Amino acid sequence: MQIIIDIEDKAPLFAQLVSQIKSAILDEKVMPGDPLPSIRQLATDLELNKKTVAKAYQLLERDNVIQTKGYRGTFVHQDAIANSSFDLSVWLGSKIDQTIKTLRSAGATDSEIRIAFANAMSNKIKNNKIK
Amino acid sequence: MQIIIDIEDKAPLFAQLVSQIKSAILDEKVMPGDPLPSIRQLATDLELNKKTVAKAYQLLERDNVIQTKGYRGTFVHQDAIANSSFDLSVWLGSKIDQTIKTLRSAGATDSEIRIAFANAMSNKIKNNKIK
DNA sequence: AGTTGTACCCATAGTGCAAGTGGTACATAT
DNA sequence: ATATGTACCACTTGCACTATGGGTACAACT
Repeated sequence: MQIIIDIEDKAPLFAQLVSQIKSAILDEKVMPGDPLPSIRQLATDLELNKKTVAKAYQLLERDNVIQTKGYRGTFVHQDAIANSSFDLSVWLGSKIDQTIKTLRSAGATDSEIRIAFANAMSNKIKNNKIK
Repeated sequence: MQIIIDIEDKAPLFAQLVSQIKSAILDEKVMPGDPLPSIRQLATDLELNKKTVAKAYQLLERDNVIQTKGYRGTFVHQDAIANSSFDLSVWLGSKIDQTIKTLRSAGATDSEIRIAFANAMSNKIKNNKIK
């Protein structure tokens, strides 16, 4: 698996990592069950901070593209191929687009929408407290 | 109509103006059809920038609380009393809260939601272009 | 001439957040 | 000992947005 990171790229480093690993899986350059380099290893090889690599790995694991097994290392998930073609951000985008469109046609200013959004996001403390 | 602006207040100046004018209407200190001071006049009296006052007036007009008639001045809207008690931002808040909650339970990170939101907001150019 | 709302220009201060870097530390295993 | 993923802490850089200000200008009307 060949991974190339472009620091000049406008895309965040962790995002480049995510998409390249997904690509490698879709191109069958790595197969489900295959081991992936450790976070520290990859960070050293690509000259990245290990937290940047860890962030990419966490996103990939959340999407069931990879599977971390603690001290035993990280492996390509069994359903990696299917899950690599699904992009949560696309779904997110359309969902949000739809909501924004509704609010705007209700007469809301972009500025107002932004403020209401910021409020909603910081209210997570209140919502989580219910648990 | 007595308007007092508190620069020390954490609330934005234009927001203070909006709520105070609404209050004056709800308290029937000004009646529908009554003229309001001009933007420049009010800005001078309250020692505010005329753009700040204009912003407040624009919001009030959008909500049908006041009515601007160009060179003829600004007046209290006929339905001002009813419209003064409706706050769009509350409606906005619940609408957005609902959407955020959905996205979060779909597994989206707050960070991802923010980015998707920022994208959706800046895509307005594309959407308006369709017109 | 003077006034109305409005629409531009540019500028400032403050806030909030993303992204990345650095270091240290931990439990769990080989 | 050495390696794994993970979890903290603090920090810098850069960007985007809000709120506010100062100025100039316009068409339409009195």
